[in-house]
Amino acid sequence: MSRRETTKLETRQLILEAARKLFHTKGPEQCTMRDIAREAGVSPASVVVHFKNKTALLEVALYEDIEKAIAGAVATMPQDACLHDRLMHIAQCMYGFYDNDRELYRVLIRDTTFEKAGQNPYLTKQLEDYLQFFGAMIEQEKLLGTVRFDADARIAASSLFSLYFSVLMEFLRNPNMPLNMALEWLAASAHQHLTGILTSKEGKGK
Amino acid sequence: MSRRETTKLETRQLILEAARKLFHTKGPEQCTMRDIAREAGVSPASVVVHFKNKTALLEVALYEDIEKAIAGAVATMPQDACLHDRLMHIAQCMYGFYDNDRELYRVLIRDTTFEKAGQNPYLTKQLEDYLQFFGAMIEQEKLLGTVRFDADARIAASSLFSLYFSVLMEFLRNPNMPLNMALEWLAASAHQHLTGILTSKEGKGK
DNA sequence: TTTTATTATTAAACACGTTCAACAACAAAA
DNA sequence: TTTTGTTGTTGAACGTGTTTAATAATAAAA
Repeated sequence: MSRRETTKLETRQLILEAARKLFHTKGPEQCTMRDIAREAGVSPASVVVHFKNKTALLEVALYEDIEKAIAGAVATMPQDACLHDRLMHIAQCMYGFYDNDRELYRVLIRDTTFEKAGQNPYLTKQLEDYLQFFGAMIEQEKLLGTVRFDADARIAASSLFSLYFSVLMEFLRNPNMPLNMALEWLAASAHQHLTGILTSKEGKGK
Repeated sequence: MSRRETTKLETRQLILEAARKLFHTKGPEQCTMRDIAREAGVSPASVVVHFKNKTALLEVALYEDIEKAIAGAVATMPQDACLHDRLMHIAQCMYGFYDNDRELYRVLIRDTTFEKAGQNPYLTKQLEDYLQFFGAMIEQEKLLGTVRFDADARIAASSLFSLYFSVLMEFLRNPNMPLNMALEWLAASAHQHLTGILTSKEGKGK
């Protein structure tokens, strides 16, 4: 690697570290690109050269921590628990993680997941992997006989994620909402999705 | 009403009309507050005095049309159709409505629903009414015997709305996604939520 | 009527994210 | 080595949403 490339990587790292520090301490909307540049010891223009815009910087600065949180949640998942409990274990880990800095992750999610598709490559990939994992879990439950064979695992995975995501947003939007309330709400929603709400005759009829 | 109050209302209306026009023609991110002010024949500062910020102006400028779309969807809802089909009728009407200007409504929803709770009074109220309506619909189904008595109607309403909302966002984020694809996706998700995915023994066991 | 208080309006300024033209450090070619 | 090309960096500037201090028009009080 040439001298040019190494110094470029170094400044990139300087910016990333400065960004991570200020995003957490001052909040993502209170800290400016100029703040980050000053903290990193580079010019504001340099920040943009390296990260295209503030949202992209936010994404790159935070996605690794999220990835670790997911990995931790999956690693500690109780293998013998039922589908519902395993889902709730993941949710509990992730909500707990986001609870460390709700404002920060609210802004991150707002500025990424609601952009036009194609931006946010890191978080997009995370979501895809996540959904794939969920889908595989549900497929496996079919083999165990707990999930019906005619149920579409991909639809189930994306639906359960939708429920997870909606409650998460409500959780992040309301700083006073206790973590337990969010988890209970999600548990009720997920349970409903697993068991349905129609009476037997109606449910079977479809 | 004093002369002062009437002229104030007039300028407010001028701004609103200018905003509605430019939001639709130029797009919400392309048209600036200065553009709107010029179109309305007032100063940029005046726009802020009347609407606090651009997002609030966006919300006020658009929520009435959304309200009309909801009202139309509810009014044309087939009374004798099953719960699933009635939900899908509403979704079809609303997705079709948003399809008229996906970019505009994507920005609106991003800038409102992801803000801290308490902002966006208009859209918040709309959502509350919407959920109440859904909940009542589901309660009624209980009396008809199609929905189980032990199912929580409020959880069901918010869950079904979450599914509706998630698919809507994906629809608005992807300009190439056909309307039908979004509707089919939602139909599959909603059907799953109504009927569940667990096998009978598992589902009943809970 | 005259004086005082209120308020709708705005020009000018500010803060921020971002762009651009120029520079300087490095690499490649002669 | 000298010349030429490449590229990481930046100061200055731009466009935008928003704030602020001042103005002018109206209402209320004397």
